Amino acid sequence: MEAKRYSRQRELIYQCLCSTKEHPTAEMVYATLKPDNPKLSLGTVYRNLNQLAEMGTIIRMPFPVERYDADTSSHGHFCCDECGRVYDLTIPDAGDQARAICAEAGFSFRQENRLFYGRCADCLCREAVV
Amino acid sequence: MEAKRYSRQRELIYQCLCSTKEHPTAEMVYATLKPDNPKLSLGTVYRNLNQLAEMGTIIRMPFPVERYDADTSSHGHFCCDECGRVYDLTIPDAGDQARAICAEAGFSFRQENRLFYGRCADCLCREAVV
DNA sequence: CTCGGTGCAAACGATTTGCATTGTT
DNA sequence: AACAATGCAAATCGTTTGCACCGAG
Repeated sequence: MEAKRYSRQRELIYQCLCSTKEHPTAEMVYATLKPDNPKLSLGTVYRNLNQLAEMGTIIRMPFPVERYDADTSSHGHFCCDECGRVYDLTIPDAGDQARAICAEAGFSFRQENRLFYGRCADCLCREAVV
Repeated sequence: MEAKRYSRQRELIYQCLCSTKEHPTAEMVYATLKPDNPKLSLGTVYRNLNQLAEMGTIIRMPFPVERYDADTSSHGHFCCDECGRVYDLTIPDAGDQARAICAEAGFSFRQENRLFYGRCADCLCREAVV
């Protein structure tokens, strides 16, 4: 794959994302654009969203797959970009802080899910050696 | 559905979760247990993980579906348990704090994804009226 | 005996991919 | 003309579900 070329669809998709606060899914973006762009296909929406996310132009916000944890205390998770392992992270005052942030917006708080991405110690080390 | 009955499978699945720091997926739990429990089925693993999560015995940590955001600045998201809408939440010093928490563990930080669950103002209000 | 749990396989929903065609450069 | 991007449909992958059987109470 060479340099990116202009594409009307990518433009549309990005515009659509910029013009909403809905944090839409790919399906929602598709539904929004389809009426005015009858030839648009869902596959294209997915492809462009992935590209935009890769370029850092937009943010993709989930977990690839559902994961489970028997530790139900308030703590964060770190997912290594390189090896994919998931680590626990202790976060001081996690609960109180979360409650405060939600209250600020007028929302009630039930649970927080905090996910960090980066390189884990193992992978950083391996990289330093090689 | 009446009261819960004992089930060897549920026991096994919970034990498996307790004995690992891997934050396994359902598939991983299944792969771990299958060798010693050849009759175990993947559906059962999913069913029990969902039950345990519902009872609050374990934590389930994802997003139902992939969502996208054109706002790439550091901010949190609030997902309403009731209506499912996703809101932005401003978080003071988000970046610095995240970096610090990761550094503490010896990890490099690239991005944070912070997700709060609860009831949004709209739904709280509606509930108060009804 | 009752009804919750299970295994199995089929169904489902979100996402990806192969391929022939279209559009940018 | 070259090759990235598209549309479309088929394929894939994680998860759920229907159903007949099994097992805890």
